[in-house]
Amino acid sequence: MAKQATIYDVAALAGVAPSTVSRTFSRPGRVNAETAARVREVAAELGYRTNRIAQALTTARTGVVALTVSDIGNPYYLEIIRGAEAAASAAGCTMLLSDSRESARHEQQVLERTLPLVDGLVLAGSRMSDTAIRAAARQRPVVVLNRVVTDLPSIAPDHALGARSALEHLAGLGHRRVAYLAGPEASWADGMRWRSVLETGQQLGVKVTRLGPYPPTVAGGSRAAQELPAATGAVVAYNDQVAIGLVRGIQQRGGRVPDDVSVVGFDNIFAADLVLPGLTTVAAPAREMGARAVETLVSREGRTYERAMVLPTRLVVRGSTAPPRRKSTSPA
Amino acid sequence: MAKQATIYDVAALAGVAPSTVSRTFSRPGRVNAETAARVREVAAELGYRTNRIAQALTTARTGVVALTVSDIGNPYYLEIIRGAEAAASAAGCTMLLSDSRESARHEQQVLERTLPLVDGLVLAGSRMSDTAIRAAARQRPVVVLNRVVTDLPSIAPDHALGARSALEHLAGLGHRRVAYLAGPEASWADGMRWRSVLETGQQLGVKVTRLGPYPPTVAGGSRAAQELPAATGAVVAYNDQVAIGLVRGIQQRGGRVPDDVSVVGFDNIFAADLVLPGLTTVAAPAREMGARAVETLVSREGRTYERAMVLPTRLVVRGSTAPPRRKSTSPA
DNA sequence: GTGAAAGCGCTAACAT
DNA sequence: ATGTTAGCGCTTTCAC
Repeated sequence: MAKQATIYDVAALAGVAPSTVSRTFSRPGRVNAETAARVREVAAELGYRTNRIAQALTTARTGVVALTVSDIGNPYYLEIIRGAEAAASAAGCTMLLSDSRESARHEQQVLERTLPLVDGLVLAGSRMSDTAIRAAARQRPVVVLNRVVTDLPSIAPDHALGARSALEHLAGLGHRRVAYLAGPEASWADGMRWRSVLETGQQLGVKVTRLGPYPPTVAGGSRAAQELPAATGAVVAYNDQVAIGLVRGIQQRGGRVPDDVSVVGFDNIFAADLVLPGLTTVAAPAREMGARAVETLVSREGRTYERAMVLPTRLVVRGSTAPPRRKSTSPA
Repeated sequence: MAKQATIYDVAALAGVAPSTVSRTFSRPGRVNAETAARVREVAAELGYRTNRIAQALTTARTGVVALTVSDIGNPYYLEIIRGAEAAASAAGCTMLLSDSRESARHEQQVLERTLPLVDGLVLAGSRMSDTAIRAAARQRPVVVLNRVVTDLPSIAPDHALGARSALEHLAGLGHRRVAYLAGPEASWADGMRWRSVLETGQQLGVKVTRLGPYPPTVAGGSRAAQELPAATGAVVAYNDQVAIGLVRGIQQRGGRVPDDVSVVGFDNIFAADLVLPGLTTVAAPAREMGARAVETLVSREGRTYERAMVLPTRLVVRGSTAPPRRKSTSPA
């Protein structure tokens, strides 16, 4: 790591003042074309690269934005990450991605480490309390993803509508009893989904029960399969991983999906279209959400902001849902 | 965001010199216990937090290490990321994760953005040339993962041995012709695997052919299924995603795995145990590799380093491999 | 053990 | 358009 050239080195060799070198790079246009050309030439010769740290110290901007996800192993975040990355890159920022491992405590730690280094923060699927989130927002601009926090820029799919569409779909198929497999208690999305399932159930005359909570993973879904009451004919799972685990669990003990039980998940992860049967699921515009979040972040120079941005969801119907089997009839 | 307190504020209120405040935090022990206590108290009162940027400017250390992966959607990296994160966290560092999207060009761009901000770099599955990697290593300490670059600290599974074990397994089952489904041309691992498959094939009297390259994804594997010669009875795929896509493709056009064709993958991703049949695959100690990489990075204060660290792989046999079907015999 | 003072490399008034 | 001059907040000799 050879000693890096500084603006002073370039200035000396180019016969100009350091500030001119600085302007050449940080404020082109504010400097004569010829001078700039010479400076750039000398800079190239010396291999000069502006020291981002020093720059950050004076401008109080690092050009880094952080994205925190609740579990980097959750494929749902994949498209969010990609969208966010693209937006960050387009804005000339570097994205710092971190994993809060489904733990408020760990999330807090991560924030403590990253906050001082970044210009802003996107919290996707935060497991912290609103209070803790607001505290973070007092230190750096924060955009909340997948959740709505009053008075903070929030972007979320319409969890309630999504859950409603899932239940309507099942009711439309003729199901009159539906189980909801709950996800992490700290998940805001889980709360929204469950409440909406419950309400919609009442409206449609569908009896709804809540099981869990289960870890938001395939393993969690498998466990749910063990505990599923025998009579259950339809299930709405917290997310696709749980749904996939459930289907597997049911199949392993000899049950059939959708013949014996219909299953719908949330998120429309890639694997939902890979499993057999394909998983009926509530899709959200993840990539767009990721992009919008960082756009909101970088464009937001400390101003007030519009109300929460709630994005539409879409029910993707695949093979995991079907009309209930008539109780008294044996299979074909 | 409210103006942060500085060491000067703390110093003034505590009645000591700024340098003492600095020492209290960066060099405890070099300051009297009582003084330190008072300083800490005042600091807490003022909500003082050391400015990492300013600190970085003087010490030339940011406390951030970068991990670049070739595709963040590749589950293989999941455990690498987790291992690396744990190690970074243990070393008191923040990890900056970035995705090079299977493109040398994009990887280069990412490096340009991140290099100036980090103390070191782990390149996992780099798609750049050795030359480009060495150039990066001249700017910051670099550890190469999943690949061996001469004269650079490298950590990689024994790709060659892994490929050999896969082929031996198939040969042991009685296969005499094996197809290798190639991955990205820029993948060092792909080169190692193919060469080893080829060599082992010659030694064992197994006829080996190479197909592809295919994108290292499930979709890539599906495509491979279309193009697979009818006679193929055994396949070694570049990685598990390709293998899974292949199996699906075969199944969709009515073929059976392992009855008609045996398939083995690489990496032992989570899904390998989820698909039906379970995927036989070559597993590597991914998490450990991730951890070792950042440990090597942070412990390496500019010193020379030992030779490439090559880690053992392990063949995990599941349901996707079986003896070849006797040509003339019809299925049971 | 503690203080004074000189930078780290850059940006940003202000002056010319 | 360019040069001069202060800092940004911290660490680090060097004295005391």
